[in-house]
Amino acid sequence: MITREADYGIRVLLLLARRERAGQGGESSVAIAEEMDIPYRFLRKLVKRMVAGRLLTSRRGKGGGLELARPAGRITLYDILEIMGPAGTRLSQCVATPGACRRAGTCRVHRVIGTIQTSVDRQLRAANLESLVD
Amino acid sequence: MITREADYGIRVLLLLARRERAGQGGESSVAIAEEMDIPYRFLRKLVKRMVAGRLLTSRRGKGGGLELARPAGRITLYDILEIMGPAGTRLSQCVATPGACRRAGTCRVHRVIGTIQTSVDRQLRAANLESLVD
DNA sequence: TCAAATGCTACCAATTGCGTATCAAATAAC
DNA sequence: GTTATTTGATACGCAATTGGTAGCATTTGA
Repeated sequence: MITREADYGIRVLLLLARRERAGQGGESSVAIAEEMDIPYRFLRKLVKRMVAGRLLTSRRGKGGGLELARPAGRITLYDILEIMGPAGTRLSQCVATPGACRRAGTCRVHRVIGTIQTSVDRQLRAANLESLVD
Repeated sequence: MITREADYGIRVLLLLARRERAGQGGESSVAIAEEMDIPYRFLRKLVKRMVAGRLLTSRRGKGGGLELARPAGRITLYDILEIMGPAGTRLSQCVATPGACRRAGTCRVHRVIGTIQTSVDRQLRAANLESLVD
């Protein structure tokens, strides 16, 4: 399951992508929280994560705020989910952590799940913010 | 994430499918726990769930035990996961629970995730126990 | 110097995951 | 009909995760 934190994250990035496309530049956490109806403190926490994960850049002090760290076309759902909670789109521990399972080589279930996981990842990588902006 | 409980569940069903194919009939929880190295009490709990979910039938008393409720070819990974923890393969609340999200109609993220979820489900439905037995 | 903004750490309640424990009921074999 | 074997039901416990909240430090533009 994609967590609420990850979901908020995606939407915050989308908002910034939209603003960027409109030539409006960055925005502050307070403003974003207000605009998107996300609890300010919670937003601050997840923004920190996205800054650390190099999805966003931040500028402190008056007039500061947040911006996309790179063009919207180069940020995919995969990137975002990988940083905001990779477990959300991992189907199985067995496949996620190589070596977690001794039967990995022979088990057919493992093979099937692995194939599905690969297809999920591929589709998430194909979805970038630019294509998701209205 | 597929939970350990669901994973055990799949493997227990696979064991029974293998025995059935070999014409060996059902087996008791004690024997299965021993054979598969699953904590007995924990196995009992998940077996109960699979009986309630009509994946297994049980017979109490001496000589009793467990059997597949229907032919292995008609039990899919989707069926099993649906009963043993549907959250494990659900990508998003937003898509899993219709009406959980007001933007469901217009949101592009929702659309992308929905498409991926559909493809996951299709692949899980295509994998039945018979095809997974060695 | 002051206000506006992020950085950092820590806390809290509810839920979930992974088991464990206890007793009741059914049933086959003797 | 007693006994051993087997499932049924309920409930408890501990650790990790999720979704927030709170407080203080630091940076920076005006």
